[in-house]
Amino acid sequence: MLKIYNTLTRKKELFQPRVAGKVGLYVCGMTVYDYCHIGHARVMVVFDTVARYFRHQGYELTYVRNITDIDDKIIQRAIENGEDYGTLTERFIDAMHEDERALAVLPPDLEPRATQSIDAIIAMIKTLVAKDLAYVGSNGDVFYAVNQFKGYGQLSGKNLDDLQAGERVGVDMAKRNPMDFVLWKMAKANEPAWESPWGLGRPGWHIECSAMSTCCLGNHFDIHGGGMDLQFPHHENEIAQSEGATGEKFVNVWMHNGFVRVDDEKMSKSLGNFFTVREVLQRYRPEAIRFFILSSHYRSPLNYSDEQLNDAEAALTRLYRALNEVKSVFNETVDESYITRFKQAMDDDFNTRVALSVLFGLAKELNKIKEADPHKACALAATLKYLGGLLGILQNDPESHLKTGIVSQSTSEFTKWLIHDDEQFKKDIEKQIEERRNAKKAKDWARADWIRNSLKDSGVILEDAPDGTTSWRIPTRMEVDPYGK
RNA sequence: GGCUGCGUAGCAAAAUGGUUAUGCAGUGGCCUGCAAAGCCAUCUACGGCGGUUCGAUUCCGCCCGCAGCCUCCA
Repeated sequence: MLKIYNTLTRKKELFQPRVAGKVGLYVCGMTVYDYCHIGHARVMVVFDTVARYFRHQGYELTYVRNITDIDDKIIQRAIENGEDYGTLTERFIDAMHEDERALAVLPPDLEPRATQSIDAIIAMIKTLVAKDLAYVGSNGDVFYAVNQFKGYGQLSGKNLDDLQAGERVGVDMAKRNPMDFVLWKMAKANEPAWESPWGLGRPGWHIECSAMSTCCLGNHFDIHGGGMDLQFPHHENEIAQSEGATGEKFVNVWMHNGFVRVDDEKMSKSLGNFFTVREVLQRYRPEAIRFFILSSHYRSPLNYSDEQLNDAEAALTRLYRALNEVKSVFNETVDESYITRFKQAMDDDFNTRVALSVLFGLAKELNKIKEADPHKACALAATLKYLGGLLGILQNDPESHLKTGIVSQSTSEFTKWLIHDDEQFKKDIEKQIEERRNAKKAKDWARADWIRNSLKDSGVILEDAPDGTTSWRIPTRMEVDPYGK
């Protein structure tokens, strides 16, 4: 029985799809004028995990995540760069898809773009004007008349009197009420513009999502998600627009993920304290980023730091180590109790942290019986990999996970990936292992230890198995550089 | 000022009205030529003050501290 925390009611509720077996999910995506940062990555990973779980539970899911490809910041950035705004957005859409693939985020079913939804947007604004919920301001822009919509503030728990509009930002004299927001914006010279009944212009941000979501999922759908900061005014405005225009209930469940923080402050473009996904990927494997995001509850704040990423990598490596050298065969009988506990965790508002702890329980049992009971080990490994897959992790080859890593040369800033496929590198290590084996045979411990230490200095750790064989691995960052430089 | 939410051991992070979270780090042991990994054991907790209760980290109130929203933001 899946329970989801609904921002609208501020309670965990039993999830009941509108239509049995089907789920419509809409998530506010990126405004594409720059690279995705870790905060964006969190939205992608969180809702990807939600989507994977719905599918796994047998729901027929339609997952929609929009792209805002026209807005003030895009126009401004394009001007700064001296390029066409479309070229700019295409570039960052491609980059976003790249980041997404790196983080094992499966593409949404539909990815509508604002610029391709202009007709639907105009149609909705027309309806709102006809219903007197919108008006043309003195500057020609079309505004939503917030006073005309009864439940305004229901999602954010705000009321119009308390909002004290204009306190922080100069009131636009073209509006009737300071809280009114723009639906259609008149174009200035040389700005991208579309024909409309109100003249050449472009859509406001809020109306895009109302139009795109109802277009893709219908007037009334199951779940709408996005970052916490979109609760107000963005999602509040969406409710006003959609319910105002259609007269129907818009969304049953509102899901909001918490922020990524840096030094206890929200990571954001405006504060400039952001790390882009591609920046972090220079230093950490993508799976560590995904693990890091999943290691806290999606509604909690998540503090970004090297230490946290190091931790995530170490934890992930523990799981891969358990998996290593066990053939996981899927048709083995699996221990249902782990699967049950995993599902209980996920059913409780997608508690990925608890779900992960189930994986560690599995890993521990697996480590214990690896030698003694290979058959059961296979079953446990299969279970571990299967549950990891539901979270979008543990799908790599364990050996290549262990033999790949980032080695920091402490004397300089130099860091590099040591790729397991580097044949010369591998050969060299094997040669030294062979040499050490001979030294061990001759009980020349000094020589054997010297080889092991010298390899360690160059970032390779040797492990002797009980049967006399020696394997090697790249240490995690935690082992090399515990304080994260 | 208004409205949300949070405060758990060295770090991170869950659950829970009475019973082991979990990962990393620490300590002791097993294993090992010695290590590493693994296993076993173990030390560090529930911001403060009251209240409800047989019993509260968990419920309620107040206080303190922190974050977010009230402007664009995932």
